[in-house]
Amino acid sequence: MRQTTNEAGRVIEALAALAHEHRLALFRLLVQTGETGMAAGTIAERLGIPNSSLSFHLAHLSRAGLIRSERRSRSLIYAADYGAMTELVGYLMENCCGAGTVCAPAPTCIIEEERNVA
Amino acid sequence: MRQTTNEAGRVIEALAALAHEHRLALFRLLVQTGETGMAAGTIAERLGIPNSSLSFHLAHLSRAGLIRSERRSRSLIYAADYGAMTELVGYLMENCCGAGTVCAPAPTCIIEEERNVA
DNA sequence: TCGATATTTCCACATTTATCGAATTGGAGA
DNA sequence: TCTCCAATTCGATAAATGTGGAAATATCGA
Repeated sequence: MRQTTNEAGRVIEALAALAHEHRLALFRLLVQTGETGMAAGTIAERLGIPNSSLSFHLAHLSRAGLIRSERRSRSLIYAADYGAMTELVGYLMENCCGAGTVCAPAPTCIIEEERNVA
Repeated sequence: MRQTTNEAGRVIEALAALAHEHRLALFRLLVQTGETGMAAGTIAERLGIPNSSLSFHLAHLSRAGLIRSERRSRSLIYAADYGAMTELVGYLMENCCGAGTVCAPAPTCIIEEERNVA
């Protein structure tokens, strides 16, 4: 059962969001940072881009569903959404090789917490 | 040992190439078609877009290294480059979850021919 | 060589996207 | 409430991207 909102459309949003120098670096930084996440200010410092520019890119990735944010006091902490990343990859590889079947399993990124909980 | 040409740059090219309605549909069509590939004219018909537009998008995906073409008589046959797709996915998921290690293997799309040969 | 077919290139135009300083919003502590 | 601080929104400008008809290029069969 598919979502009402066009899946291809959501995938395109995600790809477009990632197809940019700063946003790709930003997303990978968050992917590698893990669940702890990172404050917007810290990210701006790390990537060396002005706050207003970073904010634009954070909003872009958020809109695409690739990252989530949570307020911690005066800071906004951003973290990668691993589920969205997995979905994206799965969509690209769906039914590949012309066999009518998935010839390689869509990869998942299982974080420590989830491993322990499950 | 990394390539001389910036890996992030190549990944951005690939993502930008995929981040478009027609090109994503086109790439998936080729991914699902397999090694046999498909002629440009057939693709244009399938996707219902003008030849000149399709040609533009084919060139875009080619430049990004996501598809390859081969001339067969008067037709140009296009096919997905599964290796490029695998690389792209691997880059996105590299060192995810903050553990400093790959927490899920980068998926590969192994085609029939290669399976038999190897 | 001539015509038919397959595809690409050219071109002009419209649309979208990125940049970043300045102004603004929202939360925290005195 | 006043002031600081973190982050976002605004706004004007510059740059990149998508579109598709018309013209050009390449291959084949007669």
